[in-house]
Amino acid sequence: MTKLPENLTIGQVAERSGVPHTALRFYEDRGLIASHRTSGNQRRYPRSVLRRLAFIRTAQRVGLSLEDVHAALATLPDGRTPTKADWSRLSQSWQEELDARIDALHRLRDRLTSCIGCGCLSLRSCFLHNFDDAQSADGPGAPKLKAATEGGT
Amino acid sequence: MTKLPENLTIGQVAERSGVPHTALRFYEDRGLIASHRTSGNQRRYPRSVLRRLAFIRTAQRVGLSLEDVHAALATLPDGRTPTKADWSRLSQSWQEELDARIDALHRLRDRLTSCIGCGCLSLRSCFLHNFDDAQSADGPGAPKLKAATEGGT
DNA sequence: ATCCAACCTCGACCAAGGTGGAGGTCAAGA
DNA sequence: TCTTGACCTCCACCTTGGTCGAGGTTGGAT
Repeated sequence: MTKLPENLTIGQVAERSGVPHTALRFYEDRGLIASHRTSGNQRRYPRSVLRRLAFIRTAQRVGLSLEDVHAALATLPDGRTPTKADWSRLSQSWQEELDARIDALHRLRDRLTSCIGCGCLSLRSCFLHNFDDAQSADGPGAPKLKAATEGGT
Repeated sequence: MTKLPENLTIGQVAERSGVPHTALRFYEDRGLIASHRTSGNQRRYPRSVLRRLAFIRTAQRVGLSLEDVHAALATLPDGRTPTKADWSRLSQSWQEELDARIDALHRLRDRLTSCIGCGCLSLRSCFLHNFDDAQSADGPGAPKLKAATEGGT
């Protein structure tokens, strides 16, 4: 088990994180990660970049944009331990968004599931025929698709 | 309450669905929706396209690609009532994917939440410092980021 | 019959999130 | 010292999911 140096090369980071080196430079351009340079202009990363990368990739997997991630990471200090206030800021700004996404996913999944079980093939209660309320759940301000049901089932 | 004609123009569909007419043509190119044409080559849509659009937009909101949606819709018959087998196919192909996404979201949210409450600012248990297991949850075949913790907390 | 908003196609362009190659430099082992 | 793989920058290109405008046609109301 070789001891990891504090300064990782881009190749080491790529290998250990599973993130291609091209993407690492791309993230650096976008300000998501940072490196310092050797006298010969090569990038060197602190080990903590691996944590950042894990965070970035996880956030991406759940559908957040790099800009979202950037905004969140920007609220966290780079050089010091995050304070409770730092976390609170990051968490609260995402909580609502994450909850909404979880909700939307549940609704979509449950609809598919219940449709299988409901014997609704009569077209009367089948989800594709009553799908519109997925929209109206967005609030009273967006009932556009409600109109589509006027003609009846 | 004006009775909706069976054949909607692209403008009517755009207005009622909230989907821009440019996107409607785009979706048609991609095979997600279909229309027939008047003798003058203008598109006419059946009302059912509104349901399809609601489905498409909802699936997109939860992060599925248009290709995913296309694949799913392709399994549903256009002209006839979907059978239980039709639904079963669509549902089962998505169930796993949706569950995985819900899971990933839960993990991300719960991490943020617990971090706020846990007083972990010592860097010992804070999620950014133990984030790696979000990756190892992918299975035993992908422990890449585990290596990063060698240097120890 | 005429008018004009709404429609048509096609191709350029946009943003996000990258990949790949050309041409040149660095650094560590033989 | 020399070699060679890893690194550097810059730029062109890719896919997804669209938007926009030019230039031309339709169709419903007057």
